[in-house]
Amino acid sequence: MSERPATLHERILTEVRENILTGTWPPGHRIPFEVEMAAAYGVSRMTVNKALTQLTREGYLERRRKGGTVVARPRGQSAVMRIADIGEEVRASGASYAFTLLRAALRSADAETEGLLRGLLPGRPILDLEYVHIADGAPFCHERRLINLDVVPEAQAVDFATEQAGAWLLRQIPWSAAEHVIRAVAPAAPVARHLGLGAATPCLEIVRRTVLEYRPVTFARFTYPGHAHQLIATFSPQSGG
Amino acid sequence: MSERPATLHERILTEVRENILTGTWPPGHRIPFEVEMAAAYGVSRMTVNKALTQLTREGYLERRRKGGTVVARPRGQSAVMRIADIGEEVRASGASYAFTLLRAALRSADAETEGLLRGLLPGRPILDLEYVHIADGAPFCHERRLINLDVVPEAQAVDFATEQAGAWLLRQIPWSAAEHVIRAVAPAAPVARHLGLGAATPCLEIVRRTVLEYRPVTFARFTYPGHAHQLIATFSPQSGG
DNA sequence: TAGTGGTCTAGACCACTCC
DNA sequence: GAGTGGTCTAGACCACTAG
Repeated sequence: MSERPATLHERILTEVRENILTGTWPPGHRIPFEVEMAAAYGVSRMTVNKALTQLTREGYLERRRKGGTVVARPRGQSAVMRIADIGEEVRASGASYAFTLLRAALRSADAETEGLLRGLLPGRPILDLEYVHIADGAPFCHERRLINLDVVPEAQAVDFATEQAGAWLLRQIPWSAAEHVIRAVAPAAPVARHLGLGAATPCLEIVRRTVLEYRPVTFARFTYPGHAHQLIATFSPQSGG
Repeated sequence: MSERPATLHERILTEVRENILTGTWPPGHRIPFEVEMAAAYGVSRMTVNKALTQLTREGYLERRRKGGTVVARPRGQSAVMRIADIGEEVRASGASYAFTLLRAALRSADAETEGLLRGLLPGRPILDLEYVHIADGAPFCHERRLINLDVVPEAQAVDFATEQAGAWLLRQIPWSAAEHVIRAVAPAAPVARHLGLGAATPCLEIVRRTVLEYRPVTFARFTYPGHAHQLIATFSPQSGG
């Protein structure tokens, strides 16, 4: 898929990361020791250490002396990322959490869903879900969710009325990359009704697209009443390539 | 200020980073060569290289063979960070850019401004500014800006009617850390008037607080008409400590 | 206590790029 | 051509921790 880099430690880094991203090495998995990998690749231990240290800094690995190196469980580090699991977010604020599945449909990709879940292949099967999230008994957030069954066929067998889609996906595809688009909108009429809002209430709309190795996994559009929610993001001087 | 780490390469890393953050080594400054630093610290070149490679990955440095290592010019890497310079953002979209200074006042910190610019010392001098940013002749964004003159006393001599505060600060304090809070709001009446909006128009409000070594530098609150603006943020599986 | 990762060295060769 | 960073090695010692 991705070409192999020229340098030894980058090649090791890439291969380990691919094993993590593809799920070959799931969270918790203990990977080979440095000396073993050094022997396997025919390099010095320093070279292996350089690759694994970098992956640790990036959050893929957790290392402990004597205990060895294990694949980390991804946590929603970035503040924006935290919306991955709304239940966790609500409970963290001290409120009770519940959700209601409004609608669930197995469909084929059409013009609308292809526009939302970009890169979808026409006619392929998708799951189309609609949720309301409830904090302390009051509507907290509306969610429209599409799931690409080509990438996650296991989703077809899940009962999303009892299992929240976001939490399930986080367990299933722990390491996918995500893009967020954040806007202020007036809610669409059905959404406003489900949230118990007037049509003029400012809402924060967060669209989250998740990609696994260039294939779209899921689309999620969250609509929050503006007065009930805010995003916080902290940045070091710079934080990315 | 911050305690010195135990390991050699972390100590080098910390000292170089401090030289950058404090402005001792401004953007473009050529720092000592690896062999020079190795001799100065009494360590091997590999140890210096480890520190400088890490700082390069974090974006603080740019390195070129034969050309040496220079302090990088911070670019608004993260999408949210990009709002640091609105003029650049507007022009990048192909529109013309202008701005109007609505108000400028030299004040002492009071209850309101201490709440906005958290960590401000009571009674200390601040600059209180208000802007409207204009894209293609139409109001694009409203900005309320506070500047802590204890940290940036030079700001007192600047004419912020011709020099936009955000751009000036970005040049002056290139490497400060920032926190963003993002909300959807109905605009306050004066803001709505300046933007030519109805009071019910959903707006995206972005509050940006900038900190330099635990001291608050500036507070900026940007209000965008929701239909005119969105934030985009991309996240690798994880992206921070 | 034994085994793992964390760190460091002294040297080496190479690739790139400025002069 | 000369000088810089990029990479790699073979070995070493240490700190931590699981058993």
